Amino acid sequence: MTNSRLERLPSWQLAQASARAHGLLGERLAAAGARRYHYRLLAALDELGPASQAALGKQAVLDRSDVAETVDELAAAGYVTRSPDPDDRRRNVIALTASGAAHLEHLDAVVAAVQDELLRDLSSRERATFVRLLRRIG
Amino acid sequence: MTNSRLERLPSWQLAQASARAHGLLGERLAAAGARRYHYRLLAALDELGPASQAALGKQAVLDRSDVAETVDELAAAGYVTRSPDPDDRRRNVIALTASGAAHLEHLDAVVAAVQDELLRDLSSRERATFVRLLRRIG
DNA sequence: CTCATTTCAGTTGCACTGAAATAA
DNA sequence: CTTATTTCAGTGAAACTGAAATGA
Repeated sequence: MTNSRLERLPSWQLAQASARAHGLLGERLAAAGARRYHYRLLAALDELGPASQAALGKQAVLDRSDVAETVDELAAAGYVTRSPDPDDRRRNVIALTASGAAHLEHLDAVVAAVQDELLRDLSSRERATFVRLLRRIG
Repeated sequence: MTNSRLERLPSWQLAQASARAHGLLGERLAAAGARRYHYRLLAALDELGPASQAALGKQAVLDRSDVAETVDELAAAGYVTRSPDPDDRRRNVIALTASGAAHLEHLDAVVAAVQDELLRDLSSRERATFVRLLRRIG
């Protein structure tokens, strides 16, 4: 039965499409040695430059706790450095390393490929329409 | 900065819209005394008639473990009955009670209202386009 | 023997909360 | 004093896994 109540609900279709995107992205990032939070934090760092964890959390839409843990992981991998901020000793300054910048460049390509795969059945016109409608819903 | 990498990704937009739908639906169902799984299982039951937990899980897209737990809850509330299947003693037969059918009718209205609220900014033409594109992605 | 069904305990990734420590 | 930042431990819902018990 492909015509259940569930499958006719826009909210269900939305959840299905989102789950597919989520799964695909997680898979491809994992194959590149990263988790979703890693990409979001590295991208935020690239956009802001060296920044406090609080600022990064805002930019990457990550909770303070998750920022702390993700920075731990990225620092252990040598992709970022964490040092005390001399101007405000409550803060850490997180900075991208050269290796982190290279890693991010790779992840950007992976993420772009996932978008293409996700939208592969839509024309570029349809893609634009879809994203426009999505924005008006979200 | 509203133009972060993240916010330009279709997969991110999709996740945001889906999260909004998810939150809205959960909220409204909770206000009606139900959880998402309750609605999905009751709707499946209405579509199949009395059925085994395995069949319900397939229809409602619920894991066997979650079906077992959800049936526990719905049976405790008097919305469904669980009885051994005389034709196959491995199975339980789950059936909707009158009270369960009334509850489902209410939840159907709640869920429909959520769809309307979710799509409130789109014309009916746009809604059709959106759902069609979603199907081609999911 | 195998396969299907149900139950139970446990796991995983994600998002978040509360409280403490530190310092502006 | 209050507020901001970071850290840590823990919570909660969602989705799933493995193993055992039962029986087709």
